[in-house]
Amino acid sequence: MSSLFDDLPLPGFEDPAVGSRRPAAADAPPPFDAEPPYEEAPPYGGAVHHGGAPDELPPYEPGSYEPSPYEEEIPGDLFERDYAAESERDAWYRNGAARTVVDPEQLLEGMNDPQREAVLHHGSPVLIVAGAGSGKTRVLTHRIAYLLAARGVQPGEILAITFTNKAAGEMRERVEALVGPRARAMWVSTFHSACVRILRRESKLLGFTSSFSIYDAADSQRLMALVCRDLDLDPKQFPPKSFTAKISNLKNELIDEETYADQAANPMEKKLAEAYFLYQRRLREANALDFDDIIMTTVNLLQAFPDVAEHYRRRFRHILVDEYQDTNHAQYTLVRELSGGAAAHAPKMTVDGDFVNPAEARLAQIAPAELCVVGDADQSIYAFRGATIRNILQFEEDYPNATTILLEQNYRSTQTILSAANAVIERNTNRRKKNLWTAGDQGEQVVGYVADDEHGEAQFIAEEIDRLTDAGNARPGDVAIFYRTNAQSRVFEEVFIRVGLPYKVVGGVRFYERKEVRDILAYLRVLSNPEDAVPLRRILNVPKRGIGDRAEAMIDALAARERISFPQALQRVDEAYGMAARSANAVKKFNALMAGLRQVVESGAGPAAVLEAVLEETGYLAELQASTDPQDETRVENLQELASVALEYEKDPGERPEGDEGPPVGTLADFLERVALVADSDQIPDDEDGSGVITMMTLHTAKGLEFPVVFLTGMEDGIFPHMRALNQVKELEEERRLAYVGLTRARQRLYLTRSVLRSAWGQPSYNPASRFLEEIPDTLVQWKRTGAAAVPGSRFAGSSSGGSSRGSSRGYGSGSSGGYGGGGGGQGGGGSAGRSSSVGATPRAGWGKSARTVGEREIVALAVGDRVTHDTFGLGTVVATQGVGDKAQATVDFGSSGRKQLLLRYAPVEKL
DNA sequence: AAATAATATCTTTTT
DNA sequence: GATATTATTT
Repeated sequence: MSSLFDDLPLPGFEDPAVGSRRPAAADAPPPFDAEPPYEEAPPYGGAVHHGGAPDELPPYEPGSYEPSPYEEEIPGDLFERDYAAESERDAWYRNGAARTVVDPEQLLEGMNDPQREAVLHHGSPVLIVAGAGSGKTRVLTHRIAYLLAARGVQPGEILAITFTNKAAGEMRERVEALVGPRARAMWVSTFHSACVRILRRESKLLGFTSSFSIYDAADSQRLMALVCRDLDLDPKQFPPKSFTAKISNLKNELIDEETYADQAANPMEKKLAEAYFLYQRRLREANALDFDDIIMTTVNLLQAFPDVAEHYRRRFRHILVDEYQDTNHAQYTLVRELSGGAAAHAPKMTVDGDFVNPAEARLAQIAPAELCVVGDADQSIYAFRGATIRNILQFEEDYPNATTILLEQNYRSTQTILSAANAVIERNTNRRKKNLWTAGDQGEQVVGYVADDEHGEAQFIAEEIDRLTDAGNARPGDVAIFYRTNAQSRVFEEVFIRVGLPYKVVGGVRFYERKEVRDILAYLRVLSNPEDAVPLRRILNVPKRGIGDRAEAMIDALAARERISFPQALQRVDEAYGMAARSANAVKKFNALMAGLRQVVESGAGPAAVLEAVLEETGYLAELQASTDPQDETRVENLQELASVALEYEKDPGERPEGDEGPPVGTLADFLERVALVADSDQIPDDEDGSGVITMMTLHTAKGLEFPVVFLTGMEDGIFPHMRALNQVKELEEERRLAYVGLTRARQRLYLTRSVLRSAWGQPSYNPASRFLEEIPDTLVQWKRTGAAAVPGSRFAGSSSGGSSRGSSRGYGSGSSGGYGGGGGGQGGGGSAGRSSSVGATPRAGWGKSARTVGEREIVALAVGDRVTHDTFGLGTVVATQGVGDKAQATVDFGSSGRKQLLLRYAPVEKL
């Protein structure tokens, strides 16, 4: 197709004519610009309206969808749709006894005028500009409820797009509470989930022969590393990571690999184009899509196949998009394609005024869906992943008939907090002014605090929370701590564990990113999709079974020689040249193992049963259990957790929340899909029972949430705003919006803290106050401790720095020795973190290394129950001892750092 | 080939 | 200071 790549050294692609056992071109996915095969398609039975009111259209009839000709050509559908069952289910939702009668007036109770307008407004595109805390969620849910209850809209006609799965679940629940269970027939989901649903349904059009896998960022990078290796790219000159990032941007701009190949100009871009091309090819071979493909491919699908577009255009008569300011170009286009009616989107016409494509003519006759987007340009914080603020700023130009509704009354925060937030955001240029106001009272002053170091900052916050809870002013669940980067959470954890405050960190090291979890999921993914090379390579030698780098390279060579994929080459080990018999046998054993597991899957076992089989048959679990490495105990626990997730799913796979597209509920593929699409913000603790726990998260995760008490920490130039943003105006403005988001999360109390000294990646550094602090009027802030006393002169930078910080660390330490036992006991599993010595250890770190290389350390005698301190792991308790003399070992429980087996001759431990 | 030691790179933010 | 990759040893 593209001559540019014909002479690339691509394994399996150099010479399609000779000896190829690769599937013939007929099996290849049809290109998106393929001649549409549906020109002769009969006209729709129903009435077609020229720009009539949307309500005049016949309602979507489930099952009325005509499969495209492509679908019939390709046999062997794994996921045949059961249209009869679908109709039945939809009918139940429509006519079911559970239908709740709603009084429309009731929906509007207690709303101000703009809010009412936002709920009621009928017809043309609506842009709701919703300031922070203006009751946006309520307006959205009530608008949907109003559509269903008062305007005769069918739930199946509604598509509501939210930012996270969590938000989608909440919206669904709230609408259901208002209008009853028939609300469940709506699609409420994220962009990604909605697109996956569409793609699943049309997957054969795209050339997928089975269920496709979803690659997350880590998978993409792994694949790109392989691609760059195959292209012989020097990783120094062409880092795979930057390639992945650039390709992600291209996909967000809807630039596919061929388009980009045409525009690539300089050598760097040419290399990128090659990599992009091969990367996409490999994804296709693996039956996989990466995160950005999900959106881009859906857009391509809708544009290339007007009858598919027509189907969804007829189905979704009401489209609502939340957080519109964070949509990227691909998402913008998707909304445009689904809804129709954008100004820039007239179909191609001939000079005579005819439609170039008859299918598009039909499409053009369908009245645009009623589109309602909600957002706040001041809260746009995802430019780094392609979001363009342009989308919301220029909505009125994109959709000429648009009505804009401003929600400016704030129901969340005190006037003081609002004033502070307004003062900060006003520094941004190019923004449409909003007048956010509240009828509430002034509230307390914002509290400022300057700590000596990050431990002091955490200590202050811990004490302050204690004070608030003791005084009955707040419960732990009312409190949130925000920071700019995930790494900043560590100090808070340490201090809170010691003090015994209950907390939960949202985000950070995620469950599904742990090694062992990914390993096992890789097995499941390969079982679900045998052609998926990335997870296959991951597990090939995990647990170790004697298939090393050499063996893998030979399989690679075989794949290149025979022009087959890596998974296929693996099946044909015998043909690999120069493979040692031992390695070949190991591979065969692996193949047999996977074949056996595949039988388990084919016998109809659910995800939990398959997972159990994987854990047992592979010996993965056995290896971990037999291991002497104490970290492996935590791994086993994580796998148990994964197993229980699977079991829970198997017991109650639930119903597919957003309509019913996708692989059958309860299957391995469905399970994997859910795992792939879950987000961190889906784990924010619900504060329903008891007093809850303190929530800690990054500012980004905080979007859309609110808390009575908020601590905004690390308010330092270089931390927040982040160092990389300091020099660029645009980035700085985004940081400022992030600050605005953080400030406006608070309802009653807001704390701003910073630290004079902060250890960043080992080295301590002094950061000046954040510029955002200076932007808040002095009168609004009451400083409990200022930097003046703590600001270091030049004297501070010298030797006194070590002394000073060591001193403060000792202060915490002495507090900890008392608090440790109580904290550990009271908190079941909280254990110690005891990295309290880390500040003290910072100056020591440099010494420590040389001291350790000298290495003549006296062997400490330890007994079970002894308490010890370790340079890295902190406080711990001896659980067991083994060996004597040089070989003496001890197993020590370091609480949150896990259990470690220490060789006492080398381990930097001291008995307490 | 596997276990161990040494080193590089890293840190924004995430669906 | 932690993790992933790479070099070294067994």
